[in-house]
Amino acid sequence: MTGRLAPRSALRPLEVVVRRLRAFNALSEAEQELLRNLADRRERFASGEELAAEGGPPGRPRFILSGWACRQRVLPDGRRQIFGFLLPGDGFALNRPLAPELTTIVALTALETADAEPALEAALGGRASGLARALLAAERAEQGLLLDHMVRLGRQTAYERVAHFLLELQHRLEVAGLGDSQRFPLPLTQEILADALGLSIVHVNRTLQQLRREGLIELRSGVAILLDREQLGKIADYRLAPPPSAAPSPRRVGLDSSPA
Amino acid sequence: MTGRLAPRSALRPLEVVVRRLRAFNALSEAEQELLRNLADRRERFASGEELAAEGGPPGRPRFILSGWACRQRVLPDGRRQIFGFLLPGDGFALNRPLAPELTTIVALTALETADAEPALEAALGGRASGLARALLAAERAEQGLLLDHMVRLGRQTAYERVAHFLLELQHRLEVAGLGDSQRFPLPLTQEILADALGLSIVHVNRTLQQLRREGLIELRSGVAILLDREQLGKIADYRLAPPPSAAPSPRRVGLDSSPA
DNA sequence: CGCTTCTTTGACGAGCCTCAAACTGAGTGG
DNA sequence: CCACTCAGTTTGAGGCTCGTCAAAGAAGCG
Repeated sequence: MTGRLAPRSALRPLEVVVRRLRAFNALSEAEQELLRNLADRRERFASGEELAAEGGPPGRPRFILSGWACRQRVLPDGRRQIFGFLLPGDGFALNRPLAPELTTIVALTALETADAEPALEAALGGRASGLARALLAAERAEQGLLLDHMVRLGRQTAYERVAHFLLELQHRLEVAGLGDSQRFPLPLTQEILADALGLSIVHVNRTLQQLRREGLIELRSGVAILLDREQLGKIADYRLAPPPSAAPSPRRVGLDSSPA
Repeated sequence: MTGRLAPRSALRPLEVVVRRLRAFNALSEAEQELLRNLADRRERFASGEELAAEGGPPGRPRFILSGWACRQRVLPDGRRQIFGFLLPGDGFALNRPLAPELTTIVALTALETADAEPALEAALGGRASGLARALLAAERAEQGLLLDHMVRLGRQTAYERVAHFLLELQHRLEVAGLGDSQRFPLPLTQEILADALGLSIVHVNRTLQQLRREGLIELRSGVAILLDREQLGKIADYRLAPPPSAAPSPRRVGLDSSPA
């Protein structure tokens, strides 16, 4: 049964969360225990179910223990834009929004979540500063992902977009302890990829085939393999953390008209 | 002399900020006065100057009093993606980030700013709950703009993108008290529009011409006029975000405040 | 198995990009 | 006051990327 990718230990459902948050900031034993105890308040969702509705009331804060979800918006004519994916270990609705949700959240697979309320309580109450920092860093990272996604949509070709996106998923999943430096689960249809990357299904398919043909990736039955991360990184200009600084931009910027 | 658009009252440099924040949440007289007193600590930037560098240290929190700026990222080959624009009345670096900046911020025109530190101090210290709510709502609105922009880039045609973007600017500027229901200042070159909308300069030009030809907009010397907002709205599926009216009781500020 | 969902392939067209050059307008300096 | 320059806008021609339409394979699933 380990022929597949690393099985989530059903015995330690919150290990993914712990692992991911520890990657952002060190957690004390007590904080880790606090997280593990969230196992009491679990909840399941079916694929396709909405975890939150855009414009609707703020959802409960949760961590995802298994399964994938996405944030999205749908235009009246049916066009859909997916803003990003929620993977095991990720949380959502963690910032206690007082206002309506900004995006719809939909389960893309069967999903298991845990109530994050106690963890938030502790973090905000000052009783778990390491956890608080980890959550802040995670939220910040999520914002970074949104910006990366925007660059893909606005300024990268289909080929670059797909490469960049796969590298991003690989990294996120490895941090969470799912998948390794090459292989990771990818339970997304090409339609979903298309709606995330701003492409048509057909073109996603052709782009994937090109990457396969060139020996850069493999894709079968829900598992992706990056055969040449180096090369993929070059193609997509993929960088983990924004480079320290000092990249002189070759392009002139700004104009000299008077202020508005 | 008022042949141009509404002149910023140089006598009340912070009025734009007050006006914009009041649109998000009511402000007490004391809170408004607090904002107006920020006029002491002003600073000027030249067009093209960087107000913050991606990956660099967190910038000081500021409000923009006049002029436009943008958040952007530049790829190694020179391609640029503009994430959004900062208009008079807007603030930036307000969330006291402990981590490096996520985007570069560049002045697109000559710019005047005010130090927002005292206002943040008061808001976070619980001495100005109305202001705190306004700032939160403003931050949330900014996130909404980012998502709107993403939909434009991923799932709208050039024609729709331009229409949607112009409507968004019109709305933001009217709220801030600049421009009216039709006219507003637009100190952007077509190159900047292109880099924001994920298009080429040439195509932006052609798209603008089409909108002009159809009698929907007018553009001359830094001023935009929306001749038919209704029609533009249909084209772009433009919808205003629901007003932040129903802001519930005073509550913790969430994860935005720094950990103990 | 028979159905549905997903993937793959081909043919064709459209949207948008690139290259190139002409045009406009606002400085700038002789 | 008139070149002259330079940034920005506009226009044309041609081509590549990507979308649409259509239909034929795979692949999961009851």
